[in-house]
Amino acid sequence: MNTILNEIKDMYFKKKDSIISRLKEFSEVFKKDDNEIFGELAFCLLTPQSKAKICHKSILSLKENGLLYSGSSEQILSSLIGIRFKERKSVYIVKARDFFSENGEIKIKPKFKDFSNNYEIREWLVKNIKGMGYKEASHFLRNIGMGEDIAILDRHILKNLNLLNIIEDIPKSLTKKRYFEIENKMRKFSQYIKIPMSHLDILFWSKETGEIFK
DNA sequence: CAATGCAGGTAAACC
DNA sequence: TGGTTTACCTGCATT
Repeated sequence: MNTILNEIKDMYFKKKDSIISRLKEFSEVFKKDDNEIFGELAFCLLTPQSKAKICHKSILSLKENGLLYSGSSEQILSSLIGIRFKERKSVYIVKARDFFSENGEIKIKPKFKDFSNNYEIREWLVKNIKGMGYKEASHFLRNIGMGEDIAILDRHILKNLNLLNIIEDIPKSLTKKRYFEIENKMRKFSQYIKIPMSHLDILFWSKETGEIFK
């Protein structure tokens, strides 16, 4: 009857191993130092409406030339080639760096201890990091291995949730309220189909793009 | 080849 | 007060 559902299950069966290994790579990131964690956060600040690979390259060069950790927004801007809204984003990166900095050092992981779960951390990020909404905060947490039971509601995911009739239509924009409504629906589906949320995310993403990146 | 439309969203303005 | 619209800006595919 529900052919799309069977298609998803079949695809999951085939890709499960690679999904698990990709998630393991993400969890390895959490063991890295706070400078590397900040690199992931900066990456997520760049990605809206921009290509992930280009953003990844920009972060790499910003790490190499050190500007990620000490550059002004103007200097960072010069490394953001091919990124949409780069003028704003260069400012967002510097603001985020200032927010996490203590005595000239970036501290991120130690601050996670103030919270009891990743939902609280996400709220804290959305509230304090300019340029970071629920989607990108979730993306960041997933990329450092803390994406358990949270949804990264981007267009690909929304499209698939819509195909599966989990949501009636694809919203033009996501308010906080709507984000939670859809995330809850996705969670229920995840429990019903017995595929973890984090696996579903990567599955839908690879289904749409043909690859597993980040 | 020029014009057009639209993207892995978010902040701020606007009722 | 809170949901909705608009500005941000540009590469790239489509026509």
